[in-house]
This record gives sequence, structure tokens and C-alpha cells, in this order.
Amino acid sequence: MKNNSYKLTGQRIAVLEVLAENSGEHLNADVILQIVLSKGHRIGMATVYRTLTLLKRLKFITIIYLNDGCIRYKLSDPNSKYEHYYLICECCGNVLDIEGDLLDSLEKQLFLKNRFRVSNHRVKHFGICEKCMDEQY
Amino acid sequence: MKNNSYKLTGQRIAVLEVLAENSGEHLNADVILQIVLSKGHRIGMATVYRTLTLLKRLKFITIIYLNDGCIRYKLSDPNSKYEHYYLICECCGNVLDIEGDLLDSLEKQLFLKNRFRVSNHRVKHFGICEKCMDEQY
DNA sequence: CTTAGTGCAAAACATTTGCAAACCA
DNA sequence: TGGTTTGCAAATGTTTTGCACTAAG
Repeated sequence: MKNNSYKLTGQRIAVLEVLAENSGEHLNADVILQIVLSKGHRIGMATVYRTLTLLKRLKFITIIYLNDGCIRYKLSDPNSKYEHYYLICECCGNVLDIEGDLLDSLEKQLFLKNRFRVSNHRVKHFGICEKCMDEQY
Repeated sequence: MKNNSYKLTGQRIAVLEVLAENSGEHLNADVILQIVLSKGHRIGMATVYRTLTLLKRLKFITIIYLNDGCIRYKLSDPNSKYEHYYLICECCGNVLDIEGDLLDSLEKQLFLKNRFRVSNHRVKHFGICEKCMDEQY
């Protein structure tokens, strides 16, 4: 798992465990810190951030930006083609992941209309623009 | 324009002017401050933020989250149904607004495939979830 | 006049960094 | 043992707030 020259420390295990035990949640760094501390482990906020950065680089976790003032993290789901589709409740802030097989266009519409009242959505496409493509090649 | 009991101050005019003169850009608060100052106006950062908050509330401007460490703002385009679709270049950070009439499904595909190499996208649907709907009514 | 609006400085907040101490391999 | 990793505290960078002063209507 971490044979890539990274050391398997107690703190890294603890952070991964918290993410695994809350795989349905979208935790932020402070919540992760509090849970690890509540389990009796010794850890600091800097280590939490450094561990999350490492796990992100290794693609173990996915970052979720809800633009609510903090960055959120969850375990990556390698089986999902739709990691970046979310339903975000403007009332309670809860975040629902959409299942991939619900997203075939019609089913997606039905799911959205029946179980979640969409009032706004944002689509962001990340990639390389024409100008940068010209400059690179 | 601001007959809603809001006062038309020099600072508010200046911020609006900067946004209008850079309508193709997605400016952050610091850039707006610097431009207003460079024009010889007297203004502080707090006023910039307070003005942007007000303009947002009045729907004069739209907020853009690029998750690059700051919040960006631009003049709202009331004619566009697609205010929340963006092409974000991962190389230069440039943000392109997609024209509404390019977004009919097939044209959208063609545009994306020919002028922008998409490597990642995020879709966020904001609304009210089932649980909150049950609690409200 | 009167009160909303402003500038400044300080506070708030999430995140990052420097460095000596601790620890995994 | 040696180079990573850690905790702490301080630094960072953006955004917000308190308060006395200013200015729009």
C-alpha cells in the first residue's frame, strides 16, 4: 500500500481509518483532526493537512469543493465514473453522491425531479485551452 | 438603479465601473482594489468586499469559484441561461465562458472536442434534499 | 441633519511552513 | 542510525468585523 518509499505511520493510518469509517461523509480537515484526537491518538493539524495532501497525490482520496469556507475530503471510489457529480442541499448543507447508474440521461432527470429539487447547478470543465495547446506543441 | 434605499457612493460606482470595463475577466477583490486605487480613487479593501457582497445580493454580479484561493467576481449576464458553465484551463488558469447557443448537446460536444481538451469536469446541483423538503412542509 | 457608508487596523479563519524533536525502516 | 515525519507555533493569505469618522440624500 505504501511501498512507494512513504512510511506507514500511526497518524497516516489513523487519518485513513477515519476517512474509511466515514466514507459516506465529506469531511474537512478539522473534523478529521477531532475524530482522530477523540480516538486517543496524538496528532496535530499540520500532520492532518500533510497527510491529506499525500493521500490526494496517491489518489486515495478525492477533494470536494463546496465553497463553504473549507476543503472537504473523502475516500476515492475507483469504480465510479461520476466522482464529480454531487447534490448539495442548500438548506442543511448535506452532500449526496449520485450513483453512476442513475446518471444515464433520462434516469438522471427522474432522480433529480423526484428526490431532489434542483434550484441551481454549476458545471466546470477543467482542461487545456486552445492557446495553451498551441504553446505546448 | 439603486433606488432601493442604497446610497450611490463614489466607491460603489468605481467598483461597478471596474467590473464593467473588465466584463470578460473574472476579477478577485484584490485586483479590483488595485484598479480602483490606480484610477486615483480612495477606497479600502473592506469597502471592496462590502460592495461586492451588496452587488451580489442585488444580482448585479456573479460569483465564480475557481478554488484557487480567492473568490472571483464578474458582471452578471441576465441574457445567459448558462452563467454557471465555464471552461477552466488547468495550464494558464484562464476561464472561458461558454456561449449559451453553443451548449445544445451536440454543439456542446463539438465545441469541447475541437477547442478545448477537457480532462476533468465537475457538476454540482444545488437545491433542497428530500429530508429538508419533508421537514419544511 | 441623520444614518448609511467608509477607512483603518485588528480579528477571524483555513491552510502552510520552519524547525527541533520523535520515529519508522 | 539516518532521513522521514511529526507537533508546535508562527506565518500566510483571504475575508470579515469593530469603531470612529465621513458623506449621501
